[in-house]
Amino acid sequence: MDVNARTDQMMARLREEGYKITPQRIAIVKVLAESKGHPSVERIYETVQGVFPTVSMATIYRNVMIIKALGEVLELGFADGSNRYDGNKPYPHPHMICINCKRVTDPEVGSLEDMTQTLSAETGFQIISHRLDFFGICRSCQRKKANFQ
Amino acid sequence: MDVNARTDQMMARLREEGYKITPQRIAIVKVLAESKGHPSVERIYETVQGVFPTVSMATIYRNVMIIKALGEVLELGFADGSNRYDGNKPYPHPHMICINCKRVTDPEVGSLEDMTQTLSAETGFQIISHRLDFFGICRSCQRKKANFQ
DNA sequence: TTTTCTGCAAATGCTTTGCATGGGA
DNA sequence: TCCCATGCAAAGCATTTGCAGAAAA
Repeated sequence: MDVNARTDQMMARLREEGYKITPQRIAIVKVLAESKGHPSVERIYETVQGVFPTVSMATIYRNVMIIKALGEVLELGFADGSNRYDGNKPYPHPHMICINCKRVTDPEVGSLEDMTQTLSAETGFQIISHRLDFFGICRSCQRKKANFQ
Repeated sequence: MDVNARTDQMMARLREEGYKITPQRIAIVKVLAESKGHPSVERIYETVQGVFPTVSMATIYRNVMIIKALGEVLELGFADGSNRYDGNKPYPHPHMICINCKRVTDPEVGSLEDMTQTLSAETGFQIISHRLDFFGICRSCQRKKANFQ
């Protein structure tokens, strides 16, 4: 989905829910609406800081939490606290994570519907959501490594 | 794999690597060798405490880290800090996680080899590992919920 | 005897919260 | 004008680290 359209969509949702439209909030939503980067809180902070130098981490955390509670952003939580966010495709989908540069990309793959169906039928587990991550070395990092050898 | 056999295997590995065999360490390994529960650090602590009342969290954390570094335990990290550990099957495999009781079980499913192959071929990403979690409500919790309605 | 390990307590570092001020509606 | 939102600073909290004594080899 187009970034601007997605931004408008998220802003409309916030307005609907009674949240006020502040410049900081708009800036945060804009960063989240771009899925490509799968930004971290730190990254969102740095980007917003470029426009509002006095913005605080608290504001970033509070807004990301609000938007997440509305289901408008997908949180990819990691145990080391390096969470990443996707506001462009806020529904479960596979990710490829480079363990070297930490880049997160969305591969083009079929969904896991077959496996989900099978699991539900066999175990009686009512599946609500899933998460599938592939860890490895991205093309770019493979090239860089080759240059050192 | 049998729990005792797996315990011996892990202990042997620790000995090989030059680690000393302490009673606390043995107790921790025993808890990890049982995959069924996918225990948390807290759970390991409580269990070991049953035998060594003065054991400290620091000892649990240090030992789990050592065993993890040896690749003898799979860490299922969660952003909220509620990490779970599997020392019986310390390699990537799908998990089913009940969002109600937090129970973690291993479903019987085929691996993701096909998808992994396809992704590697299409994107050039060198896949080293993966993680697949299904979130939902387990049978037991579905029954309990039914009782309240 | 030497070296590692443990338990305690303090430090760390990210995230959350309280509060007074500022800014939307 | 009325609240909600922000920024700052302090509080929280799970995890990690430093250190001295205890235990393994």
